[in-house]
Amino acid sequence: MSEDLSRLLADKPSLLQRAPLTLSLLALARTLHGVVAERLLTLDLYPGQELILMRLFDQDDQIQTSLQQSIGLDHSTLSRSIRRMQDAGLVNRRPDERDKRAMIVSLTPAGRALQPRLAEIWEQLEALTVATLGQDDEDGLRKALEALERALATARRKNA
Amino acid sequence: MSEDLSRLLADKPSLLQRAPLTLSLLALARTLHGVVAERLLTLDLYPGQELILMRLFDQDDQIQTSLQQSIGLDHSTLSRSIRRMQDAGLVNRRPDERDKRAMIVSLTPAGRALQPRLAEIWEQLEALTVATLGQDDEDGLRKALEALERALATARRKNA
DNA sequence: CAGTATTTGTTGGCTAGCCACGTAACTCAA
DNA sequence: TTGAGTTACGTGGCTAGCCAACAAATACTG
Repeated sequence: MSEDLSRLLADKPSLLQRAPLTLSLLALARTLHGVVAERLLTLDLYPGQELILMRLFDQDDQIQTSLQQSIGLDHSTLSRSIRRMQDAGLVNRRPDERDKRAMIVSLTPAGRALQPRLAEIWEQLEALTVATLGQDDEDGLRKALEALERALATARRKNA
Repeated sequence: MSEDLSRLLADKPSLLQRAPLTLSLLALARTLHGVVAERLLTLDLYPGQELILMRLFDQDDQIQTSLQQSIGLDHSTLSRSIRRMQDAGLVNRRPDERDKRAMIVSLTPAGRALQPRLAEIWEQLEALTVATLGQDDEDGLRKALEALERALATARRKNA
């Protein structure tokens, strides 16, 4: 083994060398998260809040549980995030008349005003992705990612 | 009122559908993070700590800044994580004799004992990924992910 | 050699996200 | 109707991760 090669390999932990795809995915996930966070910060948003907003853009006046099920985060996470968004003036909350346990979340004008700016960020990210991969690979990659996501989701709570 | 909302929705279709690749990536990242976290918890580890351990498996007695640069997280994040791992008995810290600012991090026997179990988890994840995608797509997907990661990393701190 | 700049690390404060626990309200069956 | 079970939501407590501010030690420069 040449000097250069051993130095290159020494740059990566051996365990990570055995899982190149997992490594790439984790690195990509972290970088993507960073880029998204950076862009959202220009709107005074934090990662995760954009998902709530986009669900409300599609359908306003939703109950927290409805948002929780469509987004998939823990209900306690949503509870706190929505409260912070309320403090920031992006959404309102009012108790449901018919089901007094539930809280109906609705957009304020300030919250709705973020829609075009969020759309712009979202489209920039997608355009960057497509430009990087080329239009041919785009659909295939999306399907591969979705298949992998399903497989991983199935693997949760199984196998110790 | 509902008239305005209807028109808005008609003019601007769901943001969720305008960035399918970005959404797929975010969903995959979240699910993968969940699976990794679940597996690591069986070793009483939290996500991120496994990266520190794997770097130390390859080269013990590293300074925190060295770990920080190879992993890429914020130095304050590393400082706290390493302290928790020290509390858990996985690593030791001692001041560097030559540079009294620096702290040398080293594995304890308990920390080193996690190596085979971490390797098993890592290989299971990679095997699941490969099995899902089929061996044909594996290399192509890895290259696509790496290209995308580089493009996103380049895009950071650019474009407002 | 003295003063400045850089590096190393810690802590405070904010966010997300999870689990566990608790409470109020709703549902349904006996 | 009554009581058990379920559902919706909130809070406490823990983690990761970031930025900002700080202290201490080292490095550099005039």
